[in-house]
Amino acid sequence: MRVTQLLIPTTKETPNDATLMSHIYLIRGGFIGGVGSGLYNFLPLGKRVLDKIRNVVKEELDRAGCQEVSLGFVTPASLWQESGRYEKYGKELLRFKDRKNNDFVLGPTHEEMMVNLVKQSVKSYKALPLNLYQINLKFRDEIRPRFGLMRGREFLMKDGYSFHSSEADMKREFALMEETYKKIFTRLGLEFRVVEADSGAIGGSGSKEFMVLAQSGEDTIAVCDECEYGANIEAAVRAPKKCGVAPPEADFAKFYTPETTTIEELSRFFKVDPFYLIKCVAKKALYDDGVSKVVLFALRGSEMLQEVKACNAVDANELVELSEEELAQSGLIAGFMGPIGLPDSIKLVLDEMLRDGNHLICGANEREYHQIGVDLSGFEGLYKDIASVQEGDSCLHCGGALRYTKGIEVGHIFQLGTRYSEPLKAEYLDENGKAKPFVMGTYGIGVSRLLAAIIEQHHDEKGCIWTKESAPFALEIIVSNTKDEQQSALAEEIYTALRSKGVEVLLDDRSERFGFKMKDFELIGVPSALIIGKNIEEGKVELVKRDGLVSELLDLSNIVERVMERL
RNA sequence: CGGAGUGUAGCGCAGUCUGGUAGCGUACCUGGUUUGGGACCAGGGGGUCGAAGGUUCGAGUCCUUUCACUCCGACCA
Repeated sequence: MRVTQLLIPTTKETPNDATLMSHIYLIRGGFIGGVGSGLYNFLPLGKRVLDKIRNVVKEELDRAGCQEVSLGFVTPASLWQESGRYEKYGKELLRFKDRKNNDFVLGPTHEEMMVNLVKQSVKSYKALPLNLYQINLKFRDEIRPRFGLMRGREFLMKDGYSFHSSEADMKREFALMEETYKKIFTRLGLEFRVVEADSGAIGGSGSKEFMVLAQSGEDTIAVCDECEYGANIEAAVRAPKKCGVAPPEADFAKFYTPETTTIEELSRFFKVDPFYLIKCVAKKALYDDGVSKVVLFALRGSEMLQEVKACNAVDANELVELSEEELAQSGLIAGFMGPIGLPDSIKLVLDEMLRDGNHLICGANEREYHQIGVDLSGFEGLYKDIASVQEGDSCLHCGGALRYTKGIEVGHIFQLGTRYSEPLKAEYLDENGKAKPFVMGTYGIGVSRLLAAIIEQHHDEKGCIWTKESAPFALEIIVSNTKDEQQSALAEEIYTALRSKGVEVLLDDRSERFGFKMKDFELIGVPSALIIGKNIEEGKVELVKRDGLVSELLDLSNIVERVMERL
């Protein structure tokens, strides 16, 4: 393609709202253009990259025996009501009505649609297993869209669904998908890590995320340096924790503690390690049909509440902050809350670390008072892991130290089981003619997010550096001075020859100055540039690698072969 | 959802306090010079000033309403 014929609106100016490098370069390089909050147009260059990524995804999936389909974008709400997710999914689900006043949703993911499709066409165990996928637009009405393609509202996603007649076969496919995903991300030139994850609104168990390692990542992951363990902070576990400091021995008693409302103040007041304090966090748990419940989460003062774990512990759709009034109404006193003597209306969840804990101090549920010498041995209650893994905690598997790192979630695979097939009554007949629900798995890849992820990992201060399999073109030919007929003619000749060999070449034939064209090349990030300019006098042209900007002079004899060897 | 802010040419902004001809940079078009690191000269096109209503002889500017977008927070008890 010729630059003079392509729409590549590059700019020097950085968009005002862009903070991430991927966002800045994708817009400045003319790959994408913003249309609204979290909405982007893909321009020719962006579309080419998207297609490249899409092809890698498709090739590897097809090789693994998956089949591509394309499902309707607009989904009847009835399917979502049947699965129970119409309520559960929350505000991110865009709901609307058609002219006949029927309810619809814009699919944020397509479990319901795919189950419905398979339910209609698969009746026998003989047709199983089956792995169907699509690469299509999704819409999620994000709370706060930002970071360009990283967290848009409309995005391109590959979503796959597998159907099996047994748990074991589903697990086999799950492992196959893990391997397939690794191949995909490796081909795209990404440095990534597979981590254990929370299943969130999709449901199911045993899910894994594929994290592209980048400082700008929105997810925090805990990784072990000694072994392979890695997990999203929302799902990370650790070895049991002990405290090196001796516990404060005291008899059970109420103690006057004026103006000590924080763990820090309390620790100072009693000169006690926060490990022996009970931190209480009150939240409002939201359920279907507008039902809500006040929940008190209790954990050791040294720990932090992990909200996703907490949300799962009470099986809620969402946890929200309590307002001052709600807190007062529920009978709780900020700063002096404790698990003992709670009003009946409040649900209590205790962290596993508190089980049979002794020599503890907690709020007395009375202003200015704390309980000391609290002994929870045999204390009945709901114990769950609701604490966040912290840096320096020990790995459950090998005892090594865990540390945090940041990642961009580009893939997520789930073992669903019968989470959708049962409520949607998607069944097949087994060998004995008995109806059974499909055992399912589901697998996603954020295709448009991958564009951003690649740039986050591969850029410099001048622009994008696309990896081999994601680059919009393999080579850019830059004519230094288009008015120079010798240069232009040679460029045309090499351009045509390379194209006939199937090389994807971009020819910058604009009558701009040399510097201008170089800046655009550096911004756009095509892996190599062939510069046809002054060196032509000595029978040479210059090949520049975008990564590192190292250049090499090439002799004009057999130039096509020489260039192809170096791509 | 809470807090803060911004809407004026494709993009980035000034003008608003103190009402009186719609501006600047960049990008774009035409002509010319220039051609190995975002060049220069001359000329030119482009605006429902986010929207609606109000005050006024007169509103980008003042008042009311509304919409959109952006930033920060949502780990404290």
